[in-house]
Amino acid sequence: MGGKTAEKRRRKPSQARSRRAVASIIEAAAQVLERWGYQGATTNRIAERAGVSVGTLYQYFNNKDEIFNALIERETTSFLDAIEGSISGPEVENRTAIRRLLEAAYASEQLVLGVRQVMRNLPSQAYSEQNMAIRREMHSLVMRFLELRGAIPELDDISLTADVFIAQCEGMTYLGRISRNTDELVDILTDSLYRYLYGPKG
Amino acid sequence: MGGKTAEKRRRKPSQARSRRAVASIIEAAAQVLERWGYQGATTNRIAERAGVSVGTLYQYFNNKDEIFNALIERETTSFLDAIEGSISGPEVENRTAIRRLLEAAYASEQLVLGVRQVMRNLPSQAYSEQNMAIRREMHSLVMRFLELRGAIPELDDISLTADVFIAQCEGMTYLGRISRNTDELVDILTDSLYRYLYGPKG
DNA sequence: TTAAATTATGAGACATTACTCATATATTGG
DNA sequence: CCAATATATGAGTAATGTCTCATAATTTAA
Repeated sequence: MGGKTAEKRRRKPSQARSRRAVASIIEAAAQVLERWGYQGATTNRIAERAGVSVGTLYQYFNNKDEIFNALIERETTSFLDAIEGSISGPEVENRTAIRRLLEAAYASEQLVLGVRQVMRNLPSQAYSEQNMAIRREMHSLVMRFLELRGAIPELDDISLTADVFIAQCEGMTYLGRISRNTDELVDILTDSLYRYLYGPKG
Repeated sequence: MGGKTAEKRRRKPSQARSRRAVASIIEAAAQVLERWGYQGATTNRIAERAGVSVGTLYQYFNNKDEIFNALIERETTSFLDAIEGSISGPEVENRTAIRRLLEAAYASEQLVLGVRQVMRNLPSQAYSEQNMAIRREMHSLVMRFLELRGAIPELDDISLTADVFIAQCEGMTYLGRISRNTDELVDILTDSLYRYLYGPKG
């Protein structure tokens, strides 16, 4: 994920202390964002929450958006790792594999919700790039899953099938945001997807 | 949708001229939002785009958020109308009805995308209320649809079924945002939903 | 121990923005 | 035509937010 964002003349943390500072700034950004929304996520507030001064903050980030970019990077990585893990797990039957993938997608999406929101508020250029990168990665992961698990022949367009699969995950995320038993939702979508992938006889 | 937002001491447009002004301010808000994002949607910019002065703007709105509330009201109404229309349309078979509902949901969701974004940036209280109102309305509309069209008996929890249905719409909206043939997507989801609602023998 | 390098600080310069108000213009009703 | 009423204006104000910089504290390495 090539961060083209021209990181200009900023100090690069070399001591442990400063590396800790950077990490806590990013974490603070996440928390402040969660609590105050994008509007209320001011640099002063983030610095305060991180337990450092604004000066320190600007020693490692050129501007506010760069902090959020770092946060996005962090969350994106953890999101894709979770998906990856659920796919390349131990050998289980197809239905269980689908379930795991859904669970991973759901849990991670929940985490990333706030971040997605930030992305939408970023300069559109950066948003598009980051978002597309995530989508491409997710798409190729799901495609690999489908190839490994060979669905019914009628679904010859694996790429499209992957899109549908991802859409279902998104839909579930939406459902999760309203008050429902998560397990129930996962059950239902697992069924729905299983039938979609392996036919009605499943 | 009872606008509890205390509209304080603002002039109420009585002449045609001022009613036009108010309308063009709301429209300008939508456009500026689309072009500049929430950050860039300043009152000055909105006023300029609307072809009025900031003073005029503040003659009819107490603050920035009230403009966006008005915009949300406008878009919400048009969204729900579209759904409503697709449900209470002429008598057609179930599959076609599903398709129409999906198409309406998709088209309208596309329209509302920008507005949804605004809502997320509003003070959380207002956001939750507005958003929940939309969801309740949408939910009850879909439930009515399901009751009318009697799905398979196994799906005894109509409320939950409605949730799943809506989730699928959301998923499709997501898909629509990436480059795909919309018709193809609607086809696929119509199939998927039809099978879900009326069983594999469909 | 100490000089050099790195890191931390926070008051305040500078820019931006929501919103006001005194004044000017337009419309209406008689 | 003339009040009276409604509407429009936009420079200016106050509040807030981003980011800097001179200075202080800490760490490193010899």
